[in-house]
Amino acid sequence: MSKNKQEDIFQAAMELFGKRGYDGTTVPMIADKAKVGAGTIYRYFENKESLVNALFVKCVEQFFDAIRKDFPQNSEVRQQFNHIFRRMFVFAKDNSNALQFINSHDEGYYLNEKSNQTFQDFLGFFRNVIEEGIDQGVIRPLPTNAHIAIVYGAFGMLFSHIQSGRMEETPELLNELEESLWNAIRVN
Amino acid sequence: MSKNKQEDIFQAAMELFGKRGYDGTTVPMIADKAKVGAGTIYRYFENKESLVNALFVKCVEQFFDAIRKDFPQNSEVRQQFNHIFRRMFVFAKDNSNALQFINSHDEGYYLNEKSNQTFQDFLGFFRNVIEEGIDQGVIRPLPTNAHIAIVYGAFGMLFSHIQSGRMEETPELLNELEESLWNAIRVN
DNA sequence: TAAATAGGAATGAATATTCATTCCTGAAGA
DNA sequence: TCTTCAGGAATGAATATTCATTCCTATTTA
Repeated sequence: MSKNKQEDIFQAAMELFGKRGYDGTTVPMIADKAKVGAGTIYRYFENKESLVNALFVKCVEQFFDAIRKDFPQNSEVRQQFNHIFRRMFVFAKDNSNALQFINSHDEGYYLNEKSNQTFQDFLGFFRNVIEEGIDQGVIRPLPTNAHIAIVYGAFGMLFSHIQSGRMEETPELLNELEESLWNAIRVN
Repeated sequence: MSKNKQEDIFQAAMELFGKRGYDGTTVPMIADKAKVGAGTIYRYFENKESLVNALFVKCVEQFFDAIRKDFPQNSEVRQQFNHIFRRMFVFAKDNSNALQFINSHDEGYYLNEKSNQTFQDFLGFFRNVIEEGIDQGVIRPLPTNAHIAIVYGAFGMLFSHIQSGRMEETPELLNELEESLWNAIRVN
C-alpha cells in the first residue's frame, strides 16, 4: 500500500488524461487506477477541474526544470539549442505520460489562468533563446512564435511517433533530428 | 432555413469537437448549433461515435483531395514539396474548423478502423514523396516517419498559432516557413 | 480513546438515446 | 383549383444511464 495518495492520484490522472483526454476520463476511473476511494480524491483536490489544473502546472514545471537545469547561459546559441533538444528527449523518455498529458491538454478550455501562465512562461524560455539567436544573426529573422512552432510542434509529433512505436529512438537518429531542426531555424 | 440537415450537423459537430473535444461536446450542444432537434441527429447517424467517425473520414478526405489535386507527379521533389506546403496552408485558411478538428482527433480512442486507415493513407501520400526524395538523394536519409513528424508536426503548431492570432500569416512569412521546413529535411 | 483519514455507497445533476407526436410535401380526389 | 390524405422527416420531452460530488461509516493514527 502506497504512502503518498496524492502522488498516486496524480500519476493515475496523468495516464488517463493523457490517453483519453480530460472529459473522457471519469473520477471513478482515476480512483480505481490510483487504488483509492472516489471520495479520497476530494480530500486532496477541490474538484476534477482543480485536479487537472494542479497536475498541468506540476507537469509543465517539471518539464521546465528539466530543461533549465544546467542550462549553458553563457554558451553559443547553437550549444543552447543542443542542450534544450537533448533535455526534451531525455524528459520524454523518462516522463512519457507527463509529456503526453501536457501536449494533449495545453489548449484545454478548462485550464485556469495560472495553468496558462505557467505554459506561457515555459514557452517564454524558448523565446528568449531564439531572440538571442536572431540578434546574433545565427537564427533566421522570423517571428519567434514561428520558430517555436516549428521546433516544439515537430518535437511533439516526433515524441508521439516514438511513444507509439512507429519510430525507434536511437542515439544516431537523435543526432540527425537535432541537425534537421537546427537547419530549420538557423541562417544559411 | 437550411435544406441540408446532415451538412448542418457535420458543420456544427466539426466546430464543437474542434474546440471542446469529443467528450467535451454533448449531442444537445451539436443539435442547438445545427438548429435541429436532438432526435434528428439520430436519423442521420447511429450514435455520437458514428458521427465523429463519419466526420473524421470526411474531413481527412477533403484535406487529402485538396493536396492531391493537380499534384505535379513528374516534377522535382522540391517542387512537389512546394505544392504540398502551399496546399496545406490554403486548406488551413479555407477550412480552419476542419483542420482543427482533424489535428485534435487523429489519436482519439473512439476512432474506428476505417478512420485510422484513412488517416494513415493520407500520411502515406507524404511518405511516397519523401521516399522518392531520399532515393534521389535530395532528402536526408532518415526514417520517413521522422520527416513526416517534422513537417506535419510543425505545420500543426504553426496553424494553431495562426488560427489563434498569435502569429500573422503573410505571403512573405509563408515563403520563409516553406524554406525553413525544406531546410529541415533536405540534404545539405 | 479522540482525531484524522479513507472508503465507497448514495445522491442529484447531466448526458446519450428513444419514441410518441407533429410537421411537411406532394399526390390523389372532388 | 381546392381539399384531403399518406408517408417520410423532424421534433423535443421522456427515459435510462453515467457522472461528479457528498456523506456517513470504518479504519488508522497519535
